[in-house]
Amino acid sequence: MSKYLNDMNEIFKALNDATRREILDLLKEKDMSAGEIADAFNISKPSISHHLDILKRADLITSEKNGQFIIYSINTTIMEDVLQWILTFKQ
Amino acid sequence: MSKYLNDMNEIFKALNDATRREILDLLKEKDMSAGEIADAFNISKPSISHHLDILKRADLITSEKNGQFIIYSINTTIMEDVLQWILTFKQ
DNA sequence: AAAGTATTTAGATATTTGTCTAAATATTTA
DNA sequence: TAAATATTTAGACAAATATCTAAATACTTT
Repeated sequence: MSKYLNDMNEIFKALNDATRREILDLLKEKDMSAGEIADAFNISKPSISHHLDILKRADLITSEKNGQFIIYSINTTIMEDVLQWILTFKQ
Repeated sequence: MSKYLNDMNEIFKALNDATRREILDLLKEKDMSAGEIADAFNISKPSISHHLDILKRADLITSEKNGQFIIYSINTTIMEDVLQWILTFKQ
């Protein structure tokens, strides 16, 4: 668990888009290359690349170069920050 | 707990603003009138009214007229939806 | 080294968003 | 009922956002 909460602005900004939330849903199942992710949407590759960049800046995903591919993975530890934020509203 | 998840688009849209999240923080402590809420920010009353409208559309707050005042309250049951959404990412 | 594949960067554009001031509506008080 | 108070609605505008096409970069294969 993170000692200091990550920038909630960046996190909520990243989550405020249905396409980006769908990307997280995909990565929840398995790591995927940028191309594989783009193939799952009717959106251009540059647009998906931009969404991936926003998710990455929020630390919601990580990327690793593997040859000519870039493999994206979900970073669930950031979800813990959102969870903690929400729990401040319980009771 | 809600049987059907509320419109996550509206919820995340509402949460994607620092002022609106601060309003929720205020209402977490106690119910407040629109004017009291506005006084807590260096933002015009119409702008705060607009933020309250967005929070209300997301069901994150409720309002009740009391004479010439409109009293706003937090609706924490919607946070349960966000909680459930986040939990889909755990493990 | 040239061609092909994977991805991002750059630049443009239409839409959405947050803010403001001015005006309208609703309630209370003198 | 007129004046004061509380809040919202309307309309304008600048900034942010999501998208696109075209071009650039990086790696692999022949």
